Amino acid sequence: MPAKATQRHTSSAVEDYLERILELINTKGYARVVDIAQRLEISQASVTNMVQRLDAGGLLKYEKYRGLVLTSSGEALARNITRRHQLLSDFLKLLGLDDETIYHDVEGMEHHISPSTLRAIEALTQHLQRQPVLLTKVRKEARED
Amino acid sequence: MPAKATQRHTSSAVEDYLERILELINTKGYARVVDIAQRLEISQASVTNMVQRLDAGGLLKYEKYRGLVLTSSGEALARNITRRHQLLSDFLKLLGLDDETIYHDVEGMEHHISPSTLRAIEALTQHLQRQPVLLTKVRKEARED
DNA sequence: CAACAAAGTTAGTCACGTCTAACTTTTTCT
DNA sequence: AGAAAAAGTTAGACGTGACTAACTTTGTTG
Repeated sequence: MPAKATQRHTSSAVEDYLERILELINTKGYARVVDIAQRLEISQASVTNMVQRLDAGGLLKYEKYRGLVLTSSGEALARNITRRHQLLSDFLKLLGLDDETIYHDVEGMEHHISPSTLRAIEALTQHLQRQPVLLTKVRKEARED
Repeated sequence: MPAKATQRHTSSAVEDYLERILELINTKGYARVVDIAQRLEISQASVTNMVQRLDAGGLLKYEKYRGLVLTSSGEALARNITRRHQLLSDFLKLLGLDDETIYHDVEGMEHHISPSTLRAIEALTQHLQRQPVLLTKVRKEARED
């Protein structure tokens, strides 16, 4: 029996956790509570708490004191979230915004972008990259306004 | 003494309330608790509760059983929020997204867009309106992907 | 003008996601 | 191996913003 394609209603907080966990796994090979807490700038206690809820929700497997692993559905979700984050960052970067603003705005809005909007922004980004003149104007105007 | 330019840390919920309140005032001339509740799809009790907090925060003047009025800072804030909402909607509309998606996404992300990002999107929207060929391609690709 | 309806309010509860303080388990270091 | 440090957990609390149920005030209408 293949993994069921569970339609989830994940909160922004849950998405943030998954995003960081996947990032840690990709860079360090594993995700410890301390590290997750440090990246999200919240307490370890809060992380333990959420990790237990993510386990209950089937997004990861958690063993007390021993660590955690994403389930296949958790990982799939985390990858989508990460991709969405990347596409949005690329788009804002193209518009000439500074890294801090990009990080802040993407962090806030990424949880609210539907697949079709994301597709449109992706396509737009592609085309804009071939429009250096237009981009120059946009960046200039955005700076001056 | 002129009104102080108070730098606020308004939550998404507060922004949603202000947006609806201004909309009601603009269309009906006043904002009643029932109407706010109906537009936001929440209970009247919740609205009463929030209205009292907005009063305490100086964003509106509220008199029990009698109604409410935005203060000048509340109105200024509400106008900014409304403008931001409008600009984001226009941008997504330009990309060919359907009204329901636009409403949903803007409702979610509007609270997280910084002024500089908004300026960039505004400038971009202006220029894209002169690029029908590019827009046609983007819309098509977003549909197909 | 009395009664009924509509609008508004209060009180109490809840879920979410955070926190600190205290405690337990695991790891590291000598 | 034993002590100290680091990591992890639990318990209890809090703010935000929603809810329902019960109540009060205001408005309407015969």
